[in-house]
Amino acid sequence: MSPDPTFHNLASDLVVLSARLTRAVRREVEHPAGARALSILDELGPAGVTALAVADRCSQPTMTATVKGLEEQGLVSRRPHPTDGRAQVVDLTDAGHAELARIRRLNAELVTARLADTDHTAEEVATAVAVMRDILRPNPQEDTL
Amino acid sequence: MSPDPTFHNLASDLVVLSARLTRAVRREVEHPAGARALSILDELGPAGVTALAVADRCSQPTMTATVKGLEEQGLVSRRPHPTDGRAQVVDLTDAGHAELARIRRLNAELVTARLADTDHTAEEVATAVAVMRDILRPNPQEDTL
DNA sequence: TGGATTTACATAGCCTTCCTATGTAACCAT
DNA sequence: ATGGTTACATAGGAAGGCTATGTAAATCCA
Repeated sequence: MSPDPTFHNLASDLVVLSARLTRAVRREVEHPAGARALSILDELGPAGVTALAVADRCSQPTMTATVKGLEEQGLVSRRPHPTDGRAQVVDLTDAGHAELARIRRLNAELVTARLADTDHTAEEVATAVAVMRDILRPNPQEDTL
Repeated sequence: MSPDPTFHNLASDLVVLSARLTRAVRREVEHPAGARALSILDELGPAGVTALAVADRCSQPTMTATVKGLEEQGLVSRRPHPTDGRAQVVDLTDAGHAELARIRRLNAELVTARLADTDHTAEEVATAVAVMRDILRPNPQEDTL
C-alpha cells in the first residue's frame, strides 16, 4: 500500500517547492489570481466563468470575482453567450494579452536569473515543466486534484 | 540581452505551473502558510522568527502571525533566546512533527496519484525537484527572489 | 562609557484571495 | 409546463499578505 518512500518524498518536495516558488514570485508579481486567470484564458481561448474556475481549480464565486476585477482593469471583456442566456463569454483584450506578456517576462526573468547560477540544462527544466504539466493535466475521473 | 526564447518560456511555465499546483493542493491541505513554516522549521531546526521569514520569503510580521497561530495549535514552541534578549527560539513540538508528517503524506498522495497515470520516471521527478530546489536556493547577493 | 545605530520581534490597519451558502434566471427533459 | 440542472451573482467571513511603526535589546564607535 505504501509506495516507494523515495517517490513519496519527491512528490511531497515538489509540492513544497512549488509553494515556495509561488510565494517568492508573489512578492514580485502583483495579483497572482488575476495572472493565473489571464494565463488560463490564453490557453483555453474565450470561456465561461465556470470553465475558468474548473481550470484554475478555484470555486465559481472566486472566479466570478477575479473576472470582475480583470474586467474593471480592462484586461478581459465579457459578452453574453450567443445561444445560452445564462452564460457569459470571457475573453482577453489587447491590454490583457499585453499584461500577460509582461507577467510572463517577469516570471521568466526571476527564474532564469537563478537558473543561470546553476548547471541545469534547458532539457532538465523542460523535464520539470513536463512533469508538472502532467500532474496538473485535467483528469475526467477524479476531481480531487 | 534577451535570452533563449525556449528557456524563457520554460522558466515562465515553471512559475505558472507551480502556482497551479499550489492552488490545487491548497484545496486539499488546509493552512498552507502554517504548513510551509513547519516544513522550514524541520529543515532549519530551531530558529528565530526573522530567519523563518527569510526562508519562507515572507515579511517578518507575516511570520510572526504564522508562528503565533502554530503556537496556539500546539505545533511549535517558543522560548526566549538564551543569550539574546530580543530573540525568540521557535521549534517544532511532537505534535508539530506529526502534523508535518501528515501534510507530507497528503501532498505525496495527491501528486503520486496523478504521476501514476503518466510515464514519468522517479528520475524525472527528481530532476524537477532538483531544478526547483536550485531556483530557490538562498542567494546572498540578490534579495529579489 | 554612553549615545547612535542596528536588529528582533510585536502591533495596527488594510488589501487580496479564497471559501461556503444561497439566490436568480435560463435551459432541458419529461 | 414544471422540476431538476446549470451558469453566474451576491453575501459574509476567514486566512494570509503587506507596509508602517513601536519597543527593547544588542552592537558599534568616538
